Amino acid sequence: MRYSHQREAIKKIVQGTNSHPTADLIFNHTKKIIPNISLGTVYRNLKRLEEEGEINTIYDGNIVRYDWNTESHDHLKCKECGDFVDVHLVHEEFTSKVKRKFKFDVDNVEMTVIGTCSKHA
Amino acid sequence: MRYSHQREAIKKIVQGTNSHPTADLIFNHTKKIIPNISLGTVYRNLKRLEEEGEINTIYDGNIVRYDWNTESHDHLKCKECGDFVDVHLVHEEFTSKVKRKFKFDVDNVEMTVIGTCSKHA
DNA sequence: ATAGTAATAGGAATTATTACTATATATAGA
DNA sequence: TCTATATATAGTAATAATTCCTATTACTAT
Repeated sequence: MRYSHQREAIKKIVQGTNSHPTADLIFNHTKKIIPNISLGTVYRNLKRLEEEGEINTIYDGNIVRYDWNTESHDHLKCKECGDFVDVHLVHEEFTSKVKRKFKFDVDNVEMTVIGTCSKHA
Repeated sequence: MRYSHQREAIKKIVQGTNSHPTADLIFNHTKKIIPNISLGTVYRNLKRLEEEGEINTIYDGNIVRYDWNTESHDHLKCKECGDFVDVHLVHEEFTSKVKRKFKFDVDNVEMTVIGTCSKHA
């Protein structure tokens, strides 16, 4: 893959936040560095960065977000404040249990726990 | 909520299949019964049926699907054949563990396990 | 049967994403 | 360093999913 200024900027933005940005948000941030960047370039590069394993795509309901964290992990989503945070909940024993019980070979688990975080006790 | 022929038809279609249909698919099926039904009507009623607790909305990646099963449950998605099946994996002890560990009050857990089902051994 | 309210049809508007194409640029080799 | 060429980009058009708008239709209580 050929180097591109645009892809480097996009990568840095995703890797520099915990905010799980959307493509549109990444586009707006990248524009501050490369004002005439095109939205298509953002989408194309997000896809390629994901393919290269540099970033991760996550689904918050039907909203697509991007995450620097490429390790398998889960999310807690607070419906009060919208907070969407990374946690590690699904462990090895879970995937082996699924394999045993359903003869299902697990590649990946996508889990979002929706509820109320400690800020709203 | 006032009775409507259209909503009844939509409800029956969702409740009569295990295929986790999309809005578009439900629209096409409903058209066979009510040829001049409008897509907006399908979306509006799917949302209301969900609010009434008659059906469930599920997210398969960024694809929105509808499910007759309103009990809390999870999904196994086979990347070979596209099969998307209901399973019960997340139990009470899991939500209480999340509450204890993160002081996070769980309403709902959305989990999709992606992998290969037993048909492709 | 009629009035009043709620729901629908049909299409326009919106949002997210992908496709297309002419131009620009990274990079391998002379 | 310069050049050729393949690849990436900008800008725009196209597509897909969903929501919004409004005139019309249809329940339902009187």
